[in-house]
Amino acid sequence: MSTIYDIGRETGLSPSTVARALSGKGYCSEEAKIKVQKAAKKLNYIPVQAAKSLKSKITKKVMFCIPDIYNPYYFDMIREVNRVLEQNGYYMILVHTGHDAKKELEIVDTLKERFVDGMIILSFHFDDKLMDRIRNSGLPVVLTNRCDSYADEENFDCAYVDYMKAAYIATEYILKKGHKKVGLLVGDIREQMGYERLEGYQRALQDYKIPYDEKLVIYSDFTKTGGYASFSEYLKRDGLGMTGLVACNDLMGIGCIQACRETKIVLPEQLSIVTLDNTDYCSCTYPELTSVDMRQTQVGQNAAELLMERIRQGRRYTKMISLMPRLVERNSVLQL
Amino acid sequence: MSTIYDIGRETGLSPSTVARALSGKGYCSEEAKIKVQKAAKKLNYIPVQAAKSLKSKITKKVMFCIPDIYNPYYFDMIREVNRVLEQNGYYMILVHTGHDAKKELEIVDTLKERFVDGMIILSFHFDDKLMDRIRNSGLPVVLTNRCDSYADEENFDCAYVDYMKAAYIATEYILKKGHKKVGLLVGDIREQMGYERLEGYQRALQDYKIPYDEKLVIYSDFTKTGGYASFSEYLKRDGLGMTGLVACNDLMGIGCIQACRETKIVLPEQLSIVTLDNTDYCSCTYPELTSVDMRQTQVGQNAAELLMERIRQGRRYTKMISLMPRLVERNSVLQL
DNA sequence: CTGTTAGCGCGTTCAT
DNA sequence: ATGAACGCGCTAACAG
Repeated sequence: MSTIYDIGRETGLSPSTVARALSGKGYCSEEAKIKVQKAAKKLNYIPVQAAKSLKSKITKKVMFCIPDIYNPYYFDMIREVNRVLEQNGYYMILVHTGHDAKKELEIVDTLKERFVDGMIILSFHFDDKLMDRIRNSGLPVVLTNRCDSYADEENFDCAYVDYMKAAYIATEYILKKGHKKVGLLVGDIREQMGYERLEGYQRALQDYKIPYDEKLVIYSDFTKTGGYASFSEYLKRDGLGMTGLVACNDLMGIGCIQACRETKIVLPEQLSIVTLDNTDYCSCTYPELTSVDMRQTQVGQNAAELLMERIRQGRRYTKMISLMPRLVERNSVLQL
Repeated sequence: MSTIYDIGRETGLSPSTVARALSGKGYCSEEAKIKVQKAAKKLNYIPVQAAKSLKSKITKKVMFCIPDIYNPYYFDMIREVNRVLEQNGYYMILVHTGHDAKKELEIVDTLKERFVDGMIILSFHFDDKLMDRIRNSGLPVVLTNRCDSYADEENFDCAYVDYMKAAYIATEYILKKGHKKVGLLVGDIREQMGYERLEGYQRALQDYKIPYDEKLVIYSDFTKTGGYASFSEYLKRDGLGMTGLVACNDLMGIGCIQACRETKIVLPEQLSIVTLDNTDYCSCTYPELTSVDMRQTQVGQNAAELLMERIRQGRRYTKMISLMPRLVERNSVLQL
């Protein structure tokens, strides 16, 4: 571990000349520069980040905060955020909150410690309180949720996919295939993730003049075992009662496939399924799942780019990037 | 953004008293402590990390370096490393190398910048050169590979699973089910990941007196599409020619299932499959894959704990933790 | 118990 | 072009 002082001693120059030689900023003779560079190499000099940060206020680190590290949905985003940051010479600190609103507040508050230069956060609890803390942090923050209500703010951006539209597209697709009795397998509808999807489903039914039947809406919890349990129970209680199903994420869709297999319901002949998320799991099941891609990769990329624009180019105004979900056809839907 | 100087001005105390009041270290009257705490709250004081780090040499960050962020195999490790670090008040910086040996060297070299307190690294290119750099970094490093040859070193530990044994267990299991013709679907055998698995397969055959037949060893690349392509090609060329197969990871196993489905080979009746890795994908396929759990979670946990012992408790001697893989039975193997 | 002082290592300003 | 001096914000040793 050597410092610019060591190099100074080695070359007979002052530390400040060494600093200038190394940074290339300020006056410095060619001769000195060469001497310094040689000595730096010889002493194996590497600047200590903490000292740089203390002076420059730049940490070269960004925090990426996701609700749940156990959900494969976020993997693509993680990868892509990581890729873009790396391209920009930045490191990613990954944290997760377990969907806990209190923990989100805590994490946002850590921004004040200034150990990162900004943050990308995916939360389902955006409210005045959280936004206040974000505003107060004084650092650029990118949200990967829709949050129109705060669009007048200055220090944050959004990159998100329209959940409502995704559910609409899934429902519409299955309706267009001739299905009349189409159910919904959804998680907690008190969270944005849930209620926006329910709404998309309802709107599609409405637009296609299919009456909404609340008996066809099955509540679960966005997990595989949850999906399996809820759908099994539904089958036991009400029988199949539908020819098509929109599962609000892949995991629940897979749980549903397992429930059907146990009950000898043949897919897609007796039941067509469309899921939301289009994770890699969709092409591992049988039948392979037709699914709506939520643009995780693009959300991650755009979020990271927005943040880099703020940090590196000093952009000051707010950008909201809305991305359109896209249906990927596989083999889980039957044309009636 | 306020500092201890601001608090000093507010309370009429000196910055050092403020520091002592806040840290609880050193003498400080109750009265002063209370005044300081009040002022700190009022001024919304949060210590700046860079300044702390510069002085204390502690960053509260650890780097986790994996070869490939696109392989789901690593996600359990990421989760668990993250969990343990968080428990210890540490943050995880996630980086990946794309299996590039040169990049691994670069990343190890960044340790000298002292922006983390240690590192967990999973590499398949451990050699003198890399070990030299690790040694030179002066920071604790935990390897998540077997690497006996360097066991005399001082500044690193290992937590790993025995790949050879995993392949052995998989092969043994399928042999015990009465299969005589058992193939292997493997990736690049120049890397540790490949050759150790090949070796485990061979040893099991030997122990069970089954002659090794190189025609039954199919080379691929550890991806789903690769597994699909290689196995399809094999089928076209040689026909099935086996009743059991050990796929060296889940992704290739899934590719194999798809190839069989296309060729109307019925699983597990015509072909039994055991995979290595036991990722979540195993319970999404049909039939569900019997697979060898590589203890990713435990490797992650132990690696993180080893590192924390070094960093927080100052342990100085080397520990090598070897974990045993464990077979998880599902429905992809037929008893003959 | 408190305040003064002196770094941590780097960057920047100001004389020279 | 170079060096001296100072500040970033916190910590710790020392003197009082």
